[in-house]
Amino acid sequence: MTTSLRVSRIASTDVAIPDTVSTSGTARRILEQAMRLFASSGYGSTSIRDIAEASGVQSATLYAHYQSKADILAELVLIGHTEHHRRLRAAILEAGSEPEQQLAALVRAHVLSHAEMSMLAIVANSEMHLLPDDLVGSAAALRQESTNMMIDVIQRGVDRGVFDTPDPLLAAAAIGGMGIRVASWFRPGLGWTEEELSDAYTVFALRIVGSKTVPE
Amino acid sequence: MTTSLRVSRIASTDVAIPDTVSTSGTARRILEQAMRLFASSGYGSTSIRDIAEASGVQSATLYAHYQSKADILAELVLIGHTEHHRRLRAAILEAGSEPEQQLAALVRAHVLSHAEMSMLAIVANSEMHLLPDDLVGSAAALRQESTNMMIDVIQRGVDRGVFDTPDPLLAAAAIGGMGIRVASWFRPGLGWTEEELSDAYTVFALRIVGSKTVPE
DNA sequence: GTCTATACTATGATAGAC
DNA sequence: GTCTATCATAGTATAGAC
Repeated sequence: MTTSLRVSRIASTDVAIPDTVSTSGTARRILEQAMRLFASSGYGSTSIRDIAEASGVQSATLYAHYQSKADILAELVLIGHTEHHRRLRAAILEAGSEPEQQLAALVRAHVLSHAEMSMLAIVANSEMHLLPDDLVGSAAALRQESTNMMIDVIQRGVDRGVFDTPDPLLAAAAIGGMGIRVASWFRPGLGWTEEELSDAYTVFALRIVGSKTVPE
Repeated sequence: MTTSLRVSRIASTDVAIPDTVSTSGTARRILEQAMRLFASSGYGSTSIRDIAEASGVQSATLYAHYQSKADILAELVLIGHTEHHRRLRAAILEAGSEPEQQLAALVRAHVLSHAEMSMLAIVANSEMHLLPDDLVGSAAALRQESTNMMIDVIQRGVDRGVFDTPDPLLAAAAIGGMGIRVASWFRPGLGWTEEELSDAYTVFALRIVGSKTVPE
């Protein structure tokens, strides 16, 4: 058996952008193609002309829709963080009051977000640091809020005695990290559906925090 | 209280390169500064002139030491993967024959590797995909071997009945992922030593695989 | 090995016609 | 909104003196 050793930073080829994004026409195509190119080649190695060619327009046309290359990245990073945060927030609102339910809902939303919109997640996570300070603000705030949601739920479970872990911050870092990484390797057809994946990771998370009641 | 929202992709500022790398003098300085710049700004956004200036030489001098910008990245990626693989291999050799001991040793080495050499890990993991095919080969093979080590140990624990998890591949992905992510956020002075960090992650890993004997 | 100088190409962005 | 044409700069890499 031969295994390909070609290294990509993302397994998925799906250029999914959330339905909540109303951008359409050329601007939409630019966004999608920039996302695809940023994910595969990186922001710094992707030129305005690359994006234009992939979008089927001349490079000058890009500037009728976005002020600069950095602005395109900024919009993608904001879309990614907004959608991720929206999903976590919705999940916790529907989860009931038990810490186990809340953590399960958060992890499910976190993992599904990274599995269903891998490309957007890769760009939002891996290229965000290249944005100039003035373009990064809102996304960074959303990111911090999402992290806090996870920490708070774990802390509450520990306080109530239903979780058993000495350091909620470390548990949150581990759970967050394993979910973020999903965007790099997951794609449909590997043998798991998105549901099976998120169910498995939910069990992992509940085990990490030492939950007394872990589903199987 | 005010929290800075500035986003960096790496918390550590330590330009550590493994002792096993014998490169010295100007070539060493080039390697270190390229690593620092690739980690903070990305390969595509770092120019030959940036690396030269940071290394205290003219840009033409770089070519007396490396054939191209891609060759500098290739060397860093190979160093990173070689050191990581070396540590995992050493860990498992010293671990005894029990799956719990072996998994603990692997996770400890994996996490310490990403905590002690964060910058190298970020470059090796995040920029590897930018290498042309002919420069990526050995590193990709080492990566696959490291992954297999983790999977094999978990599978063996399941087969022996000391681990309880339905899918060793998913468990390995989760454990590997949470460790890789450490390189992004960990730095000395946050409140955990590298030892405390790796101990905590070892417990997480043993919990993830459903080990019957988890240390506390 | 390191420098100065430079070739050649690619880059982000703008001007102005349609 | 989209095009052609273009500017100004920055990019990788090389030549040749010391």
